[in-house]
Amino acid sequence: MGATPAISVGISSAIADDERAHDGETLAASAYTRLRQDILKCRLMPGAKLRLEALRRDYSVGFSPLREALARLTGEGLTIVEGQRGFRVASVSAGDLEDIARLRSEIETMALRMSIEKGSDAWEADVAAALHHLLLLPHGRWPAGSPLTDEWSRRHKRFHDSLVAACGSPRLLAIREDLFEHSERYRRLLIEHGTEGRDLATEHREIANAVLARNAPTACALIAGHIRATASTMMAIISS
Amino acid sequence: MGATPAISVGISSAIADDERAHDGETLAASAYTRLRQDILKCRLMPGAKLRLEALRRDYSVGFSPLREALARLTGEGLTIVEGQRGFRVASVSAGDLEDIARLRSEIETMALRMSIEKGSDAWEADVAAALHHLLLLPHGRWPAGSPLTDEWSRRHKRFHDSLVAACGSPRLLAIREDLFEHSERYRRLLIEHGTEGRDLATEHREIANAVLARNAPTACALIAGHIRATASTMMAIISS
DNA sequence: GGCAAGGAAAATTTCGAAATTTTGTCCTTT
DNA sequence: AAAGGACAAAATTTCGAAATTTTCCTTGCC
Repeated sequence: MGATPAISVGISSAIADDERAHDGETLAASAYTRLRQDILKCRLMPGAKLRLEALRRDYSVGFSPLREALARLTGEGLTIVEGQRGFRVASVSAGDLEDIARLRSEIETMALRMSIEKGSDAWEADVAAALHHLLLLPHGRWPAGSPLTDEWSRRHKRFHDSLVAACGSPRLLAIREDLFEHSERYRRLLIEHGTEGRDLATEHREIANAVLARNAPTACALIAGHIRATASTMMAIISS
Repeated sequence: MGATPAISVGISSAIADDERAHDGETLAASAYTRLRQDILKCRLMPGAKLRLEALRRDYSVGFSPLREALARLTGEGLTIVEGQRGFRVASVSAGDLEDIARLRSEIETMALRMSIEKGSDAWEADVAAALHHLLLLPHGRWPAGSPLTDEWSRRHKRFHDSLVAACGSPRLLAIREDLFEHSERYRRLLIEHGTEGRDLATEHREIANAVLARNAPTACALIAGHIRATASTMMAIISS
């Protein structure tokens, strides 16, 4: 993926102290949240060396809370600590993307199977509601920065989260969320992922139908295909 | 599991600075490693409030590197940060143990299936070697602190690691390792887990045989049972 | 030209005091 | 008795200078 780019900081990292939650949140925690977002949204580029002096200025925080925030992100795999040489944003690779995609497919189907097995009526109602909510906003090719992009992503995520919400395994959901976010980092890195040739509404509708019919094998096959199609698009971009 | 116990620090946390690696390792990283071990070995008890002044003394490190180490452990789920109130060791619960055990079973069989599918001759040789090595040291009820306990555990882990080594998914192996360590924390918390009524050597031999025969369904069933039996023992202890 | 050594500048890490927050105790009010 | 307020002590978090390490540049040697 070419040379390590210089650190690039977006405007969200310059948010004033005023926006810090007033419920005991520390400067370190606040910086952590902001840094995390900037990494996940690729405003801090993969592989980039994190210059502490620059970050201290940009995030309006001292060295100690800054290091603390970065250390916490190291524990999450989003930064890499290089002893005596500071921190670096975790890098990306085609191999990792492939690993994530395959693993997401497995984890998602595992969680889905468990959910179908354990889900109550209320869970079904929630899935139906999330599908309905999603379909009310047809996927479109919106201009970069459009609020509709974020809104669609929110509804999309809500839909997928609802499918597995009844799996009964908090740890599995945490693993799933982690993989999702790392996958999103790739998607954002590769700009807008194309959905040409895909009928997303139909894909989502068919997934929901299989789930609500409690047909685990079909639902799992459909969700795995859904994930694979997205990853294929990204892999194609990386290869070119 | 009763009231939150007071912080208890074992001798390993008082290791002198001399033992810090001389390859650029920071004080923060050194403290992280030691703290991590102490949490995983339950020398720092689950749920315990981590008193920074005491830790600073016990681990011979200042507040900044100490907080940094603790933050990193927060990112790994081993500590919980409580805004303006410091850190706490992550707690344990019967529900979490159950979640981990079930998830470990699923993850292990997934990794095993992939390994069986992808494993080379060299991988098979490694599995055979690990089994042989393990069986050369029959499991016994050794006195606490006996080096044989650690040696057996090392060989045991080596055996299980070898089974899944060819799965080809670094992220899956990381998730698996994480779950294993969290599970080990429970095991250590519950003192020596009993293996009465179990013929561990036979269990290990049968698992290896199925794996080397490339019989994924059988191998997965056996490994899942192996994990379930261990978890059942722990669940029984928690219930009593 | 390539490599090694030395020194200055830049960057990173740590320290410990100051600033801030939380906790605990005592007293008053309802 | 329970709740609230005030205040001191204890604990936590942060700051920024000092200490330490790394990086970069220059010089000299082969």
